[in-house]
Amino acid sequence: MSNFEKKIFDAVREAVRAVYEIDADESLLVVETPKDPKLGDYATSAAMKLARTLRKNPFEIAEALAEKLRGLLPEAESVTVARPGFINFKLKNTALSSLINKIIDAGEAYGRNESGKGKKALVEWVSANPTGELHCGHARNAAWGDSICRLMEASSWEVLREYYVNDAGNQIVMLGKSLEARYFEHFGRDDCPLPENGYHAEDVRRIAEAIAEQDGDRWLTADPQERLAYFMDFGKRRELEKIERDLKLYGVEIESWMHETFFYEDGKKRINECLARMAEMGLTYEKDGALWFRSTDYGDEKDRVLRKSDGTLSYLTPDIANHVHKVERGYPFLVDLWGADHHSYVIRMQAALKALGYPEGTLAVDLIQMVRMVEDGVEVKMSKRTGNAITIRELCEDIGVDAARWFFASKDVSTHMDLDLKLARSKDNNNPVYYAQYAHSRMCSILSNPKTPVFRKQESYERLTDEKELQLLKMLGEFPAEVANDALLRKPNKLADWIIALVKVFHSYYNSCKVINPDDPELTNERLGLVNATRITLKNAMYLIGVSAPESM
RNA sequence: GCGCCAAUAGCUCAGCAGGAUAGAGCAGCUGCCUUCUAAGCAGCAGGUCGGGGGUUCGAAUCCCUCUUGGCGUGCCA
Repeated sequence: MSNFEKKIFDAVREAVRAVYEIDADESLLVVETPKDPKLGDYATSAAMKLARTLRKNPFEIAEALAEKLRGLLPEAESVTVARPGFINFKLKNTALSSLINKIIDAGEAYGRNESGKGKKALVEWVSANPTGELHCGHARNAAWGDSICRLMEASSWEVLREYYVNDAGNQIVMLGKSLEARYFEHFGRDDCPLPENGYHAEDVRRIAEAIAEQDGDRWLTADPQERLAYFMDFGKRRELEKIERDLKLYGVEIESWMHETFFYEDGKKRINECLARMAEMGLTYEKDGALWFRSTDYGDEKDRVLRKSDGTLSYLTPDIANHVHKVERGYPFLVDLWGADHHSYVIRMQAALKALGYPEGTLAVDLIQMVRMVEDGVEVKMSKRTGNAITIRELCEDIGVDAARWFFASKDVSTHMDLDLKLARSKDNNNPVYYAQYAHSRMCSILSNPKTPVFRKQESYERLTDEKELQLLKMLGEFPAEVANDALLRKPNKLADWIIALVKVFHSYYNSCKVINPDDPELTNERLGLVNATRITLKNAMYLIGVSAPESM
């Protein structure tokens, strides 16, 4: 809630108390922005919500409250009532213009808010298997997760960005075996064929060649077990280096890489502690030679295997230890971003944490729905160039990092998405990200124009009376609340929409009002203040989406 | 079969802690560059919010049901 919203909220509560002598429930006193700005700057539907309990006509309630509110809100230019029972508020200009100095003083910090102060969260995302390139689905995950982290950090959360490396399962064994096959092939040997489910991709061949280059042919005759272990490790490291590099290019920095094999260290110490704890709590049982978790008691549709009858652990078990470990490291709130194909896994993991006694809501999982690549209305499964899935790197080269990040951050991940490659590829105004970037560079262009006088801060900016100027100021004032809300909901796409709405007003303003006016230096100075404040706000907002704000285009 | 996610303008998508006339970008049509960047602005056109019930002052939004699509339904990871 912005300052004004809070003031209005309090005033409405006070008015209800004064007129009807009741303390209204907070949920009834909603302060919102009217759809049509002509109606007012803010509105409340409180009168309609009270209609039921008061057994009165909403319009009459609204009129009675409005009468009282006029006295309670000196900042309001007007308080009016509209059918069927909305109360609309219009603010005085001076109430808004004091923002300009506040924004300029705050600079990069403008938008920061304290809604998450004192809270700590560990966000785990991307977490692709280190067995190949990151593809477009990961790009959606990566962009979304990074924006969520940025939003939460701007809202004073202490966030740890973590990547969980699945390096203890069959996939890595398969990577090692595939590397062996390519390694043998490199030396002209055909007695070590690629396994049936092996990785055919070109990058696996390149890694095998790197081993050959570094170590020569000595692995041909080495102990097979030692060789496989070495190849697995080598392959994993190489793949992770590539992933880290690609993410960096994409503007995503991982702070913590948590390896699944970490939980197997020290004789599976952490896993065994976890299992012992679960056994002690009566959460497990043996059946058919396997160890099971009674997850059905916690809402799962069936019990889950923790230790298979062959003695090895299922994927779930070290991951439970992983999540427990996160909490033990001091993060009471965990966020995971998983592909939607893992949705059944959500209940399983939440059940485990619940069973172990962690409070409900400890783990939030945001599922990322599929991305389909489309060209000319036909799904494109493979890259024409490589024959493999389209990688994040290709995507960035194709449409640019800014366009890709904007594209993924601006669409809710709960919806299946079609990415039209032809459209995305065209580097023209098809992409809304350019609309926002163009606005920023226009602002920079005004501020750096040789004809532009030096801006001086003033006490107040009372000559900013144009409708568009007031609209801009109002939006700028809402920015910190917008950030807080989007962080809370973990929905960067809302911020993307807000950015578009903001720059739309600016572009319109740019066309209708000239900022630099040599005949009126006072007005020019006030408008420069507004442009400055708008530029700062826009740049900060774009940063949260992971998009650059160019000074010229 | 069961479970999860979805269906909104020609296309891609917002809106879904119930609220005012359902929005944006792109595509289409009309205008606007001797004046701070036309990657822009102003305007026009475009919708049975998948179908059908229900809840209430009010439903794209909540509930039920049907249809269509995607995903899942392993002692895979």
